[in-house]
Formats: sequence, C-alpha cells, structure tokens
Amino acid sequence: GSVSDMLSRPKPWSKLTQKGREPFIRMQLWLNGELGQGVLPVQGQQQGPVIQSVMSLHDPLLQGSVSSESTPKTSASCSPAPESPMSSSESVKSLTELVQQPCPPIETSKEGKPPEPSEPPASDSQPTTPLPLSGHSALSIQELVAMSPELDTYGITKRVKEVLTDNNLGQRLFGETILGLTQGSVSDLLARPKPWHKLSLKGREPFVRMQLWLNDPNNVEKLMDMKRMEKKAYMKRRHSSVSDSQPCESPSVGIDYSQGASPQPQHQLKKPRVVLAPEEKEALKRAYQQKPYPSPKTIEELATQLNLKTSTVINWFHNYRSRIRRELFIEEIQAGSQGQTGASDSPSARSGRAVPSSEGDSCDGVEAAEGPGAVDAEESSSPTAATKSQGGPAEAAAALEEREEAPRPPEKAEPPLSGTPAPDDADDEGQSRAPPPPLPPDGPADGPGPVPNPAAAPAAGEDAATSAASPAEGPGQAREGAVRSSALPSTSAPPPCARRASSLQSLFGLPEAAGARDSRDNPLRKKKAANLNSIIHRLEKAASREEPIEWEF
DNA sequence: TTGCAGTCAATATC
DNA sequence: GATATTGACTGCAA
Repeated sequence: GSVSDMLSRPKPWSKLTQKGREPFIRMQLWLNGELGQGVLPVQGQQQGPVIQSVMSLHDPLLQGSVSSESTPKTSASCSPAPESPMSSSESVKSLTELVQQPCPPIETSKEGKPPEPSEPPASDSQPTTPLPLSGHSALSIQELVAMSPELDTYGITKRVKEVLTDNNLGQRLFGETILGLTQGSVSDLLARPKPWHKLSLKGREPFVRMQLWLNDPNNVEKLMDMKRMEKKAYMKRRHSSVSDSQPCESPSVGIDYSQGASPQPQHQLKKPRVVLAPEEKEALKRAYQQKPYPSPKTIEELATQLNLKTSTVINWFHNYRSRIRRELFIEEIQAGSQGQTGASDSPSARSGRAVPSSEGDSCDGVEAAEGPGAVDAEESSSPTAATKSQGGPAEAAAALEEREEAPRPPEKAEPPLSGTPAPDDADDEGQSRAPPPPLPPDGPADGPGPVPNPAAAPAAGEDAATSAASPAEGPGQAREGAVRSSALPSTSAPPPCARRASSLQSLFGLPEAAGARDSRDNPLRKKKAANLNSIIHRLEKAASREEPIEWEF
C-alpha cells in the first residue's frame, strides 16, 4: 500500500523528510542498479548508513530542478530555477553535464526497436549518435531519465524544432537517428509535448534524448552527415535497383527491411486502415460530449449505428480522450505563460509562450474547428446540415443523446461539452450513478437549440456552466459541482493551482471567466469541460466504490 | 477488465 | 517530400 501510494502520489523532494526521502533514494539506487536485485537491506541494517549518506549525494539529482533551458538557452547556464519546487539548479547541470559527452549508439535497451532496422546509414556509418552516454559504464538512457531533473519539455521541443528547421533537417531523420522514433511520433511529440511531470519514465526518454542532443555541440553536423549518407545510400540503392526489382518503396531510405525480412508476403495481410468519415467522427464526438466514458453497451450501440467495429469505437474514445488531454496540457501551458501566473510549477509553462506550433491551431483548432463547434457554424448556416447523411452517424449520436435526455444540444458548443450526462445509461457505470455532466444539461432554454450564432454560443455555454454550479439542479449536480471543485485540483497533475483555478472558473462561468477570455475560449472551454467530465467520472467511480452516497464537499 | 501512455504506420495535408 | 493526423496496438497499472 505504501508503495502504491508513493508511486502514484510522490511528494516533491522538498517536502519530504529525511525518512520520507529514503524510499526514493532506494528507488534511485535500484534504478541505477546499485542496489542488488531483490533484497534491499531494510532500514537500519547495514545499508542504512549508506542510504543516509547517499541521500545527500543524490540530492541534486533527485530534485526536480527546473527547466533550465526553457527560457534562456541551453541548460548549461541554468539560472536559478525559480519555480522549481526545489531550487537546485545543479540538478539540471548535472544532467547536462552528464550528458554532454559523446554519444554512443542509441542503445535501445528496451526500446522495442531492435537494431533499428531503420537506421539507414547506420550500417555503414559512424555510430549513430544518439545518446551521449559514456562508455558502458555509462548510464543507460533509463538511468539518465530517472536521474534527470525536471526538463522543460516545451522549451526543448521548441529548440529542437528551431534547430531542425534552421538546418533543414527532417523529423524522420531526427526521429530515427536520435530518438529512435518514427516521423509521426516525432511530429506529435514536437507539436504537443507534455509537461514533464505528466510524463512517465518512458515518455521522458525522448525529451532526455533531445536534451542530450541539444547539448551536443556537434549535433547538427552529425545529423547532416547522416543525411548525406542516407542520400548516398539512397542513390546507390537506386542505381543498383534500377535494374532489379524492388519497389523498395520503403519510405525510409535506408531501411532495409528488404533483406532478411520476408519480402512482402505480408502486404496482402495488412488490414486496410480504417478511416472514419467526418460524419462518423462528428457522431463520435457528440457521443463523447455526452459521455467521455461510454459503457460497453453504449459503445456497441454506437458501433452498430455507425456501422463500425466496436473496437474501432473503443479505440476512438481512447485516442480522443488522450489527445484531448494532451491538448489541455498545452493549453494549460499556454495559459500559464500568458497569464504568466502560470509559471508556477511546471517549468514547461514558462516557455509556453514560445509555443510554436500549438498555437491556437491545432490544439483547439482541431477540435474547435472540426469539432462540434465547427459543426455549429456549419449548422447554423445550414440548419439542415445536421440532417445530412440521412439518418447516418449524426443520428446515431443524436439517438444516444436522446436516450439520455431530451433536448440535446445540437452538438456543440460549449454546452455540450458538458455533455449532458446520460442519466439513462444506467448501465454506464460511473456515469449513471452520478451524472458527470460537467455542465448541466443546458437549461431547457438555451442549450437545446442549435446555437445559431456561434458568437452567442459562448455566452450560452457560460450560463449553462454557471447554472450548473447553481444549486438548482438535482443533488447529483450539486454534488458534482462540489466534487469538481475539489477534485480538479487534485487531479494528479501539479499544474499551477492558480491556473487551474482560473480554468475552473472560466469553465463554470464564474465571474471573470465570462468576459475575460475571448472567442478562443469556446473550444477551450469545451475541452476543459470534457476533461472535467472524465475527471469527474473517475472520481465518482472511485467514490462509488466506497461511499456511494456520501461524498459531498 | 478498463484506462492510459506511448508508439507505429497509413494517410492526409501542406 | 516533409509534416500532421489518426486508427490501432502494446504494455502496464489500478
């Protein structure tokens, strides 16, 4: 139990007592392989003293220092990390120093990728230079990650993007050579980095690699060399293959799957990729607004109505939830940087502003644009739009909604996000119990109708939100409201309370929220609401296990 | 069993 | 051709 608690809710180093730090030291040592597998001398035993003494040694490493590079530049200088919970600027330095050495080939210790089939030139080239790890005694990437101080993921990606574009280096090359990831993953990572504290050890790895790469004075050169070699190899292959076969269309130039691997018998076995039609996505989004966590039954219904495989629907929900979450992270960061209040705990936040890509665009954009909101616009213009596709997908969602409640807000806009919880779904676990509607079903009044004017929408949403908070609703709602407020902060994430608070406010239409943010808020709010939904859902679920009725705050 | 994080890899878009 | 998007999959944790 203690372990579970510690692993899921570790306290910041600075808040730990000597004793409290001990388990972390042990973990660190264990991660470093300095504690034999298995038996760890317990407490006061022989190792006790060792641990105690190590405590001081490791201090800097363990501490989460802050993104040194975020603002300034390369970590090297690591200015005093102000907001870092624990100031030690050294931590960063230690890592960067650690990292500054020549890099051995990417040792995919555990990375699934075997010998990087991709490494095109790898074969004939110098050691791909991924990790600056020193000799074998060197720390493995995992160890580095474990010991790494808090990095400013945002700042790192920003710099990486700059370097790559400035030098005309592609994501694919960078990803395969430096990170051991595919182009798509790199793109995603660079465009939507998660804040350090939300990353798992594995998720931190690419950032540590990037940091290491950034610290490598020859990083660009090495990559350029790789590029050249790739090109050369490509040309060579081309020449030779001109005559003979193969559609070596392997996108990645140097990859030779061709060889050892079975040629391409598989080609036929591949299942075609499912591509959801816009209407289907719409319907799913709507369903999501209603219930971010649909019950199996609901999923099945959706699948049936949309004529999709249930696994597709399930996957879609998983992906959508997680992607929305990610966008929220970014928004948080941005918001933080803008409101500069943000700076608080997440270093990433600092660099936020710099946010290159994510700007309004993609994040919100995505949803906003294609999401319900967009639809709205559409619909507003052509009322019947919704009707499109005969009773297609759109209806599917609608149907679901209907079941839930009556008036279903035409998808969209803010109101929906609140996603009127479907009370009906009795089957929906958590949900049913406590309707997690972040937002109350829009009052009979505004919500339901297709919000004709997008501009107006926000307002409506707000109202709804506000009302949600109001006692009026059923007990459930009230409860929720309460829960929400209390819950949010706890959400596992340590994001700046201030920020969070403000988002909450805006979410619920608290005073300032209303006018404060501009248009851009809508989508934002929607997402947040949706996110709240899931949070609430989980909270309720958890609560239900224990004291179903009790929790009111 | 369920949900999530992290990825891959096929497509879409620029 | 490079980058962005996204459905699916894997592994892990609760």
